[in-house]
Amino acid sequence: MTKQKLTSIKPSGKREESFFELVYEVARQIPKGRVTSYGAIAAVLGTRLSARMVGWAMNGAGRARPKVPAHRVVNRVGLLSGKHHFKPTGLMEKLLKKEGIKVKDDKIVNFKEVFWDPAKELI
DNA sequence: ACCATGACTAGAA
DNA sequence: CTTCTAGCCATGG
Repeated sequence: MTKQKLTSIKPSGKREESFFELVYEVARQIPKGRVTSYGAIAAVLGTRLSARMVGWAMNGAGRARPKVPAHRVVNRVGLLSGKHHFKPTGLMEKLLKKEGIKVKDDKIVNFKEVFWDPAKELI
């Protein structure tokens, strides 16, 4: 973006029930102290291989209302791949630790234990 | 319409 | 174990 587009808050600028809203809705269901992966969310939406779009959708999570716990979404190995996209760098890790999730070297230690699969838990 | 990019993932070498 | 390749599809130039 060469200049800021105040007119379009959303990535597409279209309706709110777009692909992004679906991602936000699933992300909002993540229980406190749990995390999930982009691929897991994508799988629930029907396209497991479109995990990239989930990440891209998270790009707009900051301006989504109500708030979306994007910090609870990491990649498949529990690495905080999106930590650099948070306002204060390190906020993501800080929030996770605050919820009882152990993070070491930008990676979730007990990832398997805190992993939350929306396809099985949400239903 | 075409091309490049991206907070990803699975499989192959 | 690491590194590479291909697939995915919305968005922007």
